[in-house]
Amino acid sequence: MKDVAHAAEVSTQTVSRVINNVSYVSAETRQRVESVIEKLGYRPSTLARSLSQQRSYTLGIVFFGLKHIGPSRTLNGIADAAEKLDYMLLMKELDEHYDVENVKDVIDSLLSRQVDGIIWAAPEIGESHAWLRKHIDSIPVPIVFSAMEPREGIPSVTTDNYQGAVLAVQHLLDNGRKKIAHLSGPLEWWEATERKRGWRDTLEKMGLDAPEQHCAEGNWSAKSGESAFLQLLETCPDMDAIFVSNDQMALSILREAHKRKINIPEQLAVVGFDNIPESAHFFPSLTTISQDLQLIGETAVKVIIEMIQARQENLPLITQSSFVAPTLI
Amino acid sequence: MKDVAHAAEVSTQTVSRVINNVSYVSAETRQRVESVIEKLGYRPSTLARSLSQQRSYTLGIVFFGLKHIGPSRTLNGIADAAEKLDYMLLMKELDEHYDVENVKDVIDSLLSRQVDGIIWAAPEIGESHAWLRKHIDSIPVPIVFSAMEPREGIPSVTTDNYQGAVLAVQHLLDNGRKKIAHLSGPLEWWEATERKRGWRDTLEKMGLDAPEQHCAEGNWSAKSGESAFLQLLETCPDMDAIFVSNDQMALSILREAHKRKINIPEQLAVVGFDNIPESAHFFPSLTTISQDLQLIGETAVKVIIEMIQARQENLPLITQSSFVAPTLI
DNA sequence: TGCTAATATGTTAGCGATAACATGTTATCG
DNA sequence: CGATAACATGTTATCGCTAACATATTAGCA
Repeated sequence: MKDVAHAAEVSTQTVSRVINNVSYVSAETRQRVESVIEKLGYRPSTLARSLSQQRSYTLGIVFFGLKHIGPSRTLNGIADAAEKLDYMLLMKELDEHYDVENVKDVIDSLLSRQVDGIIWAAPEIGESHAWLRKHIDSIPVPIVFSAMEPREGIPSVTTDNYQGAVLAVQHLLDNGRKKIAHLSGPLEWWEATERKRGWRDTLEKMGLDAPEQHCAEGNWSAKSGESAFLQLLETCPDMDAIFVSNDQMALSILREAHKRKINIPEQLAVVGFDNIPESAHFFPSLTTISQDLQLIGETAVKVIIEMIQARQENLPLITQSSFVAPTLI
Repeated sequence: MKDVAHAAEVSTQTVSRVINNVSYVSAETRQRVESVIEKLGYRPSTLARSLSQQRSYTLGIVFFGLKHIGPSRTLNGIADAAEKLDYMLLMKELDEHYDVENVKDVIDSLLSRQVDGIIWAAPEIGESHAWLRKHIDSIPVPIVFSAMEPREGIPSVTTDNYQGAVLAVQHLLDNGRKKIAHLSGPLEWWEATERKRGWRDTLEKMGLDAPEQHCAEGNWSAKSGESAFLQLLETCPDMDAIFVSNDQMALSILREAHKRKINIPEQLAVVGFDNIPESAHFFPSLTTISQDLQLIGETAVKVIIEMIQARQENLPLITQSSFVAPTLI
């Protein structure tokens, strides 16, 4: 910047004014400075600017399970929205065994790089979120959670998992099913319990039973879906439908059923959750609940940037929890 | 830092020495400083350190098509490796229509944040890479490409796509297939042309024909696979096998074949590419070529960090192209 | 004992920008 | 015509940290 200022025979401050397009600069000077910038190939250092302004136009993104399609869709939405709003993303991926100590480190490491806000897109496992909730006020930048149980005073963006389950089970009931089993995800996941709750409530509202024998628990993987299905065939042999907590497991049920000559959907109707691309192209196609993960990502970015701006202008922060509605496919 | 120095009655330099664990600090002083840090909840600013050291311990990652499973797997590998080596990731996602101007902006924006190196994990489309190749010497940090045609003097990490295709076609030949068609990806993609080249070479080496009528081109999507398959049924009606350039398209062929009562694999053998999770759980399971994308990501990080270190120590940079071998599943 | 090396700490000057204030010049208008 | 506002530019201090050099103390050894 000093070189540019020298060559253009102005002060660095004037160069700053030109590149930021603020305050008054005469057309002539601006022209001169710009051509020097071009000639020297000068690139302003966002880093230095961040230090001086105490603002980095960068968001910290904390992720988990990127190898799964869901999280990577959300990330895609976040990346899209951030790009449009001219923010960069600083990424951290948590590993499988993350705990409170890790959470602390991740937050510190993001803050030490002056992120303006944090999007926490890792699911709630163990104590990690309890810690976050407790310390949220001592973290000097806003945080938005996705994939987390909405709670008073904590901004979050999530699919309405409960509503999705209701849609799924209602659909099965509408089609005359009487005995609807449920294959859930790991019940430490809030999403899994929400979907299970939706399943149970909908059945009970219709005066139907929803006992534990009609449930099995998988770990989201196709493989676990297979064994959970076998288990259900034992504990709930006369079921005529299953609501499965994600598509990967649902697809493996379709496959297993095909092997065992169980007719889908005549003998057994299956509804999944997630709407992964393969669901449509499976034969027979899988009925499923679609969450708009892209939209969740975009919404999270919008929310966090609003919060950042509010804080900047010293406005009161209104924490809002956004639900994104799922649809039946 | 100044506050800490004051409270501990030392200079900021000593605080710096304590947190960086370099040079001499007496045990007593270290202890005192550390307890003050703890008490005040002091967090060193990586940002300021980056500015002062001209080094950020951050890698720039340029991506495309994160919503697809492939790129997100690579990203996962990158994130894992970066985490282990204590680097952070600054992400940019390119949009569908990116061009030379975009590429320039992306590079500038990463450099202005002082990234120590760049991993370019976006496929080669149009002129974008030509520009990069031309300007690579004027970019002050090392760059590693993945998903790109290896070229002299440009470090890259890629699956050996040609070898993968050879594996696939050889497998079909070994099983007695005589007329092997090919459904390629968009031929602007280097990967697509490599796989096609592998298909053709393997056939010709066996004295078999590989004419254009035996080929169709899709755009990687399941939908395009469907229509390309219909086209092949026209132009190459007596084929007994297809080598398909990715699994999404291959799966939609399985599905379409099932509809038309074409027996897989008796009448028509299919081999895909990518080994997406669904391939294993499809019925019948899809034979496919697996690329270890996770490993590609990890390798890319290792390579770039080696280059960064070499540059730091003023050693000569050896640009290396790494191939990651695919396997038949 | 005196000299060198090892240990321990402080001082000063940046890294590359911006904020806040100061200063000078040119319009505008009653 | 002089006062005020709008325009144009420069100066100084600061963001939080580290490199390089300076200085002081202690230890080791011929």
